[in-house]
Amino acid sequence: MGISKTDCFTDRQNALAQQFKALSHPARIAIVEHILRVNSCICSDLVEEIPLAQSTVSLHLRELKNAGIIKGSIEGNSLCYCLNEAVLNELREYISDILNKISGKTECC
Amino acid sequence: MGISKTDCFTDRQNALAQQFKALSHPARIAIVEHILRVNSCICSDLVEEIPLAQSTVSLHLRELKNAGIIKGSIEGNSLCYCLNEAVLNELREYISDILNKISGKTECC
DNA sequence: TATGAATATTGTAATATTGCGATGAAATAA
DNA sequence: TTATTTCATCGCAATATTACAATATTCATA
Repeated sequence: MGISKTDCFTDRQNALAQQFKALSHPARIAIVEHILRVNSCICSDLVEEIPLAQSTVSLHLRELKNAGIIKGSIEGNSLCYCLNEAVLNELREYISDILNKISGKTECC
Repeated sequence: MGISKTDCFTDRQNALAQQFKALSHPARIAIVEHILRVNSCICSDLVEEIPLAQSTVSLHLRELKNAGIIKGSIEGNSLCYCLNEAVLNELREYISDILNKISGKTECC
């Protein structure tokens, strides 16, 4: 059906899925890495960096922002995007927790 | 087009995107959490745990396995799935690296 | 060998995603 | 005021994802 049965899962599971989904496209990985690299977060030189149409880049940015991976603030005429430390930290903690729980156990596969 | 222009990005970016994509659905988050919880990785009581059809669960398991998030080994008649520490570790490191790089910098948004 | 249990695969349908070009909107500069 | 720049949104087309039921496969066991 192409529609996820989100009501079958917890809010937390749905939120995590959405955050990981934001990182599930190479263009969005590239955007994150570019923001990281340029330090200054004056954006959309992104459009020149990434070989996609401006409208497509804009869409990817929106998805990243919806998921909370990046934040954006208006900077006169342009928009300033930067990474959201808090959300990235949550994701790291989530994966860390999983790793901590399995680290003691014997591998079975 | 619905098709990602993967050739525009590095292999690493594409691989990371695929791994995050494996975690980008609440059912797959739920599967990972269930495997984590039951410790023993004798699976597909998963089908009873997760309110989706057996074929759908099977498909999600395949995606997780393709991305390397879980490993599966044949255990007589049934299949034993468990989490793949190595790949989860890579993902944690990737996010950690990002966080390390931004931790010193001044927030701009 | 035949049956059953556990998965995987296939076919089909609905919906989502990806991408582009064109168009809007909003602030700045000329 | 009139460009120009910067971004968002809309409409469209192509492809991918999600889901289920039905069927196939694979192995163990009766």
